[in-house]
Amino acid sequence: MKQTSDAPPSGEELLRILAALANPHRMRILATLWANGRNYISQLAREIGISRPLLHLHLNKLEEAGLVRSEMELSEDGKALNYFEVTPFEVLLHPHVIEQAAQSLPPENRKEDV
Amino acid sequence: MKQTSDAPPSGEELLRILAALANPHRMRILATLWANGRNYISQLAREIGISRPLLHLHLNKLEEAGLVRSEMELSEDGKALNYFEVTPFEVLLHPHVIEQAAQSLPPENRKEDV
DNA sequence: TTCATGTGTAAGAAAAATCTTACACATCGG
DNA sequence: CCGATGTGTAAGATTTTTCTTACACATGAA
Repeated sequence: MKQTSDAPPSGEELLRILAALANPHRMRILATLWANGRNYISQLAREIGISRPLLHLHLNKLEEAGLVRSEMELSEDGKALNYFEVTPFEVLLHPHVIEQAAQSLPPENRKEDV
Repeated sequence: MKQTSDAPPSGEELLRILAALANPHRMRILATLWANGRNYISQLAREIGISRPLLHLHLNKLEEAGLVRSEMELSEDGKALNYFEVTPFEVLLHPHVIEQAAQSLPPENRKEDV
């Protein structure tokens, strides 16, 4: 019944989450989905006021980070609509959390590695 | 005695913080400073294994986001050392926090604005 | 003076992220 | 069939971020 507190994210996971959130469009997208509930791409694009391909790209980044999830659904008139909704998340940003996450990062180019 | 819980960051603040943390080098820099305590640039560059100008650049980003602070200090032998240390921070990443932060973002290019 | 240490920053290359435009395909309804 | 709606994605321009290299300046010790 894992619910009370999420396991601390790995370095890569945390990086993906941070990069996904560190953009005004994606921030607004997530905020809109959270405030107004699930919605499909074309409609959401109109509401936010950005092009559909651009929204598509941003939603992909959010989904890869696990912050939203999508589901195909048939509308009454037979259109295939791709609905997105926020995946509830809760990540604490604290120096100690960063320290832990950094330990699982690949050992990066040291001077000796050359 | 503001200490118990920080005020929720504005959209711009949060964006700066997220962008600052969303980078493996800067994550490692912060982690090292937190684990080993304050240190000056040249020494930290050697420990982490990146060039000093590059570290300088990353430390600037971290400082602009308010995640580290710096202080000039004279060493025993008279060198001016720029010491950096982590500014303790605590930011909760949650859909509702994002929603609040997004409200203080500039109204971005709508289709109508053209 | 010269060398080793520290500081800072500017210029340009290189890489990554962002955004637009255009195309392709599907279904329903007139 | 055709137009309006939905889906996806690829190609290329543009912008931003990242990184290297090089320079300039300061101090203490040999």
